[in-house]
Amino acid sequence: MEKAKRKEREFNLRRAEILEQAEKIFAAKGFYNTTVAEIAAASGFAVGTIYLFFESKEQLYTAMLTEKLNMMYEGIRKAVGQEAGVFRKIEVLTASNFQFIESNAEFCSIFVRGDHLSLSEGSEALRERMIRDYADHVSFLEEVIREGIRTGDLKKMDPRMMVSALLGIINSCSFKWLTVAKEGSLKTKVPFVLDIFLEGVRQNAH
Amino acid sequence: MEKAKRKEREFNLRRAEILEQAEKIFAAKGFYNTTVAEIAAASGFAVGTIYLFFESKEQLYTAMLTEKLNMMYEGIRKAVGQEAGVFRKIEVLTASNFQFIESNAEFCSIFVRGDHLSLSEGSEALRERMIRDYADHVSFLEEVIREGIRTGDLKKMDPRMMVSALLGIINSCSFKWLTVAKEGSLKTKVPFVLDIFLEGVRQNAH
Amino acid sequence: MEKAKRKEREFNLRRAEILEQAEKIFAAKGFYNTTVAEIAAASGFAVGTIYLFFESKEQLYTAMLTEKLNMMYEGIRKAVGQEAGVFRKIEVLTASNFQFIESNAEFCSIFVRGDHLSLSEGSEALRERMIRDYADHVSFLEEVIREGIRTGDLKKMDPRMMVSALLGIINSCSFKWLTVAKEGSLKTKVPFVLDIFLEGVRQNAH
Amino acid sequence: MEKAKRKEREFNLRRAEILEQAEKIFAAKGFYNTTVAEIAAASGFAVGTIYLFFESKEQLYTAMLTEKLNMMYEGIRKAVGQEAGVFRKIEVLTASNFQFIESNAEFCSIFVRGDHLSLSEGSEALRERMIRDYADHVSFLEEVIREGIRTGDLKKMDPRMMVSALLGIINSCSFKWLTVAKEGSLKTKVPFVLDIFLEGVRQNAH
DNA sequence: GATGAATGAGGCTTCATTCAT
DNA sequence: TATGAATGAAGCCTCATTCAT
Repeated sequence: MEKAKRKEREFNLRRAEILEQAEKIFAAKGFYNTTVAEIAAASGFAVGTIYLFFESKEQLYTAMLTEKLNMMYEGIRKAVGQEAGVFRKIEVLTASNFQFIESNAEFCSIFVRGDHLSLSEGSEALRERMIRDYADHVSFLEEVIREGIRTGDLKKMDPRMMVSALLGIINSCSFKWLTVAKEGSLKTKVPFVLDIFLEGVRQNAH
Repeated sequence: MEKAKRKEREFNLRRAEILEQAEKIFAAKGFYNTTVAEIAAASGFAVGTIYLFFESKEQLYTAMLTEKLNMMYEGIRKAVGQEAGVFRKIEVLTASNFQFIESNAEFCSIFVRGDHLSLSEGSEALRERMIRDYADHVSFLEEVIREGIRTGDLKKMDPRMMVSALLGIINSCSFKWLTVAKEGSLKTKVPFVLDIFLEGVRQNAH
Repeated sequence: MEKAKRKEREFNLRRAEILEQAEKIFAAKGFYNTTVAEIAAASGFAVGTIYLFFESKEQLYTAMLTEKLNMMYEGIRKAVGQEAGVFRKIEVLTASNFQFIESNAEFCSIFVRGDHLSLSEGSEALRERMIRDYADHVSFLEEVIREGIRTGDLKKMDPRMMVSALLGIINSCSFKWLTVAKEGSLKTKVPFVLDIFLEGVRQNAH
Repeated sequence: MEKAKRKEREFNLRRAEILEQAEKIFAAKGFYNTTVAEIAAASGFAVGTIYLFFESKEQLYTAMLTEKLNMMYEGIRKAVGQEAGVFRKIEVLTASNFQFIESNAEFCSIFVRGDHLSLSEGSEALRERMIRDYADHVSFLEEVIREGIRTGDLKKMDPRMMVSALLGIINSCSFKWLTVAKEGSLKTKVPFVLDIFLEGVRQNAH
């Protein structure tokens, strides 16, 4: 069945087109100020057609969010996996996180706006999936840190906390870049992040 | 005019009551899933009365947000101002930030839900005010850091970035506490935050 | 509280006005071909106002139906209660049933159209109430028949069945009058109904 | 043209299959809560294919209704035609009416639900055909009654009214059986129907 | 001042029908 | 001939806001 395959490919193309347009509009106006009609118009379909691909506006929104985030998670994991040594791993993790944010600034501004997850009661399942995905990602990073402790490269501290701190620093920089000014590349901040995270800010007396 | 004063005091009391109730409901259900009627019912006023105190639902929301945040900013600044020495200042800053979050967990969950700022087009002014308030707070913290550099206690790095990193770590811990589990006090994390921020996580060979 | 009373009276007046207009339109076009907007326009209110009086289109429909039917039931029971003797009671029952149908031909044509009860899944409760009301009415009539049997005026047959038969004859006549032609008064058929129900159609040999 | 014939036969088979499935779904959910897509799925055709057999959802519905009803009418007429004597004819008419209802309870529940005829404005023609079919049936029964009067078996009353009464009694019993409880066979009620219709319910003094 | 009934624009979603393949 | 993806009109309902009392 060649035909079935082509059908499926076409279906996915259309679906992706809708997601792409939806992303732009959601990013610009937020979930509640975006109408399904707008998304339909932007992606060149009729309103009803949107519902052939997504059950509801909310499901469309969540699909866009989770798929994009998983793309980011996956990119980071793959990049980190190819490196050896905690320090290199942490560096690459930071760099690829920044990379994703630069390449998807529009998408990321959704998080700056922040209406992710302020959805209605009905979509607990979808919400939980997002949280689970995030938790999985954190677990992965924890393992990286744990390994660094085992090899004696990192101090013996609670790895959960260390991951929290690292992601906090990364997010804080990203947030600033997204909101205040996008001039310059985020990537130039990598050494700085590593420096603070690894060495701290205290001036050591000598 | 004694009377005018009492009037004003009454006015402020009522206004505060509305804000207090609104905070609870917004925190629980998000901006878009909260109706003005609900807020009115909760605060014991008629719907129309709400509009004697606030121009619109959005303005009510923003007022609540900015006033509460400024309370936090102010608390932190005051606490920090009373201390001497960068390290003490940073410690107190972290502690009072955590303190506020613990005491206002419900309010803070608004940020976890995240619909702050995903407001409609019309309210640029309000949004900007929030951003400006935040920027002011960051400036204050920057000054603290700068002073630490001047005294030789902190490394010579970009103070903006250092503030970013510190706030990132604090926020990350707060976020985790708010979402994952509220067991235990956030304040126990203060030493950890300081340790990472000041000393980093690298195990120093000796 | 004089005011509260007047408020309630006003509320009921408006509610009745909506019901009255809704009845006409539902009768003319059926439940599914009638829009809430039409009802609103006909009764001189805004769409939203309709929802101050009724939870949903369906609930409005059911309210209209049950209230009107109960009016009929009550009218019949009262009329029957004032008479003595089964035969008089049956006569009056038939007559007042016809009376109601003549006076409410428009309403009754709803049953000819027939979309009562073909409502969505959600309104089981409302549907059941209608059935219960009907059952109550049948019970009342059964008691009348039972009494007639006890006094020896009627044959010893299953009273349920006798009520069924009587109502069947009445309904059949009503249906014909409503659909085929409304010329002449339904009431002229009373003697005929009684004759068939009481004496049957067989020509007795003598 | 052998081929043309087979084609036609095939066409009718498919059409019948659609009608059969449609009947089940309409009976279960009513006209407005049934979608063409459901009927298509149930009968194993594509949505578009349904429209090769029926002009519209409404026409499909009406076709199903009229064809099934005509089946009933025909069955009754055939059965009645084979009998001699009014009383036998009336008995057989009642019995075969009940027979049809028992065998087609699902279909008949459409009438209990009641959305027959509450169709949109456009289908006057279809509606009228149903009414005409019913009128034809009534005419046939009238002739039976008239004959009974002629032979002196029945009283000299308006035959239309007598038919109305008989059908009223039959329908009333059927309705009760369909709604309240399907336990036991409807056919056991035949003698009762005949008894009331022929002899009435009055206890004759002697 | 305070009220809360009334408003009506606008959103999401459904589904009968069509038509290119 | 058969398909089923695409359409888009239309319906129900919500809720921020107003204004007569």
